[in-house]
Amino acid sequence: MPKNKVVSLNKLKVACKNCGLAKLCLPLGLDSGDIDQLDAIVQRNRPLHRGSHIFQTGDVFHSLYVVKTGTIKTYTQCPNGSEQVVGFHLPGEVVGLDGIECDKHLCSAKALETTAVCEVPFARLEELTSAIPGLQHQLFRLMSREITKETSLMVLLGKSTAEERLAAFLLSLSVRFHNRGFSPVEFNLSMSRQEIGSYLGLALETVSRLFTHFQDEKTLLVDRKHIEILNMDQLYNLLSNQTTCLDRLRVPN
Amino acid sequence: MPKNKVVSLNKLKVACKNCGLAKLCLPLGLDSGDIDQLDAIVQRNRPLHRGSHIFQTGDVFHSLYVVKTGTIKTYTQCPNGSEQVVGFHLPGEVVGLDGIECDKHLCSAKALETTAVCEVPFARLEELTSAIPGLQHQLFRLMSREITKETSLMVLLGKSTAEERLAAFLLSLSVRFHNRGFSPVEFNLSMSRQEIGSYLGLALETVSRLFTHFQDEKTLLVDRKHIEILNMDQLYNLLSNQTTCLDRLRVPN
DNA sequence: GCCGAGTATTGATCTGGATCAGGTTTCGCG
DNA sequence: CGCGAAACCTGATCCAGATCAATACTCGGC
Repeated sequence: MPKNKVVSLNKLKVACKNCGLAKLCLPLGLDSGDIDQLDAIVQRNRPLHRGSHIFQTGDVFHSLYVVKTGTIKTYTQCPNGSEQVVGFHLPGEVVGLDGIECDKHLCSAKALETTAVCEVPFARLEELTSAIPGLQHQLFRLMSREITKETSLMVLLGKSTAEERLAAFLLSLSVRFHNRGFSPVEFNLSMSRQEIGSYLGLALETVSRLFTHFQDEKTLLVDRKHIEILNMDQLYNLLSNQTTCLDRLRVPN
Repeated sequence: MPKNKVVSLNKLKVACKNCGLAKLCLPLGLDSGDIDQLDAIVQRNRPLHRGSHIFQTGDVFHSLYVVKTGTIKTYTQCPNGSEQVVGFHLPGEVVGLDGIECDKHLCSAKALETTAVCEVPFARLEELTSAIPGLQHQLFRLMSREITKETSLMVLLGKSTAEERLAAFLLSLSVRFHNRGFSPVEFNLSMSRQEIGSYLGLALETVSRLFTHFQDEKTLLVDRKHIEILNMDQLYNLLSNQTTCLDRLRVPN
């Protein structure tokens, strides 16, 4: 269906000011003129196929990337070959912040499905952030958010049971889908059980068993990668004696 | 000894350009004039006593804090009362970056010993970073470093054994002390076994047993809070099948 | 439409580290 | 200096989740 293709390509080229993700992204809080300036430095390349990389460990850092559609997984490689997932990035989320410190990427980023990203050359972004205080502030905010997100995950990995980890993971996805205009109770996982396990510090068998368990309890309806949350409160209850991150996980009504 | 007190107070008031920590801190890469501008907004208050807070969860965010001497612990409180340590901050390290995102601190920061900090009001810092590109870049770098540090810890908490975690913790301290001009093989821990355990996702009993174990193996010499590393290679070997963070843990010779 | 490799489920067993429990050392403080 | 509360160490037990193993499903490619 070539017509379909053209439509989706046009969507990819949408300017920041017309982009539905703008309120989650760098333009948040900017006026129209400032957004145009930002827009001028953003590069919108063709979508990545499933499995292809944005960058790999050791690559020279020169840009940040914002997911536009699809999902990006970031991961590191252990000397013994096994990989460790360090993040899943949904539309509107920034990838590549790890590279700023030493001008080299310290992890790899690959597409879990067909994925479009906006590339933001960092040197040019820094010029703009100097000139546009609101943009600078927003970038600081995004980086701060990254820090707090990772802190929450650290706490989760340090203290929680397998059940709590998976509940937190599903709620995090639910909230993020909701913020992006999708259903918070029904969605598709773009990652494998293996990858979820790696991210949560669990064996893939444990993840699989937990899905079965949640299904038995009527908390979830699981059909392979398709998830339906039947009992949201049940998931929240599992996190009720968890740390502060909870408020940020709650779907606003 | 009042004379001693005066001397140490004077030390605390040292300007950024005369501060031994400048190369680890915000002034890195700035010229003398720029440092003076930064210096002008830094507030140097009296040292904190052991146990007193810089800020607590929920406090309004208005400043970043750089540790000058001593140690700061950041932590969150679980609903059930138990606390979870999320970081230990040595001289030259920044505390409070978590607060930028929502103008509120999401964790608490308390002194583990008598500790001096430089307070940097964030609104004024943002004005300066707009005007001084090098300062802006350095702040981005510090935030990026915070992100990669937390990523490493996540990987550690997700995948490693208790022995590997403690080895990584000790090596991290060793490198950081070394970078600050102290011995990388002999130092005092300012935190309790309990706090180390909380940070590493282990029970305090496990931490205690591991210290004994490392001592039996002649890897460490432990006398309460005093640690001497007898066999550095042994510690590195424990992390040899760990992810990339290793190079950043290695003490340069 | 079928084949084969990846992916997921389910069961059986094993173990690292949590938890519980006791005793000892350290240290702040009156 | 001595008292009490922390902090620490050590031993015994237990269990959540890893690991091993076997089977079932799915889906992309020819």
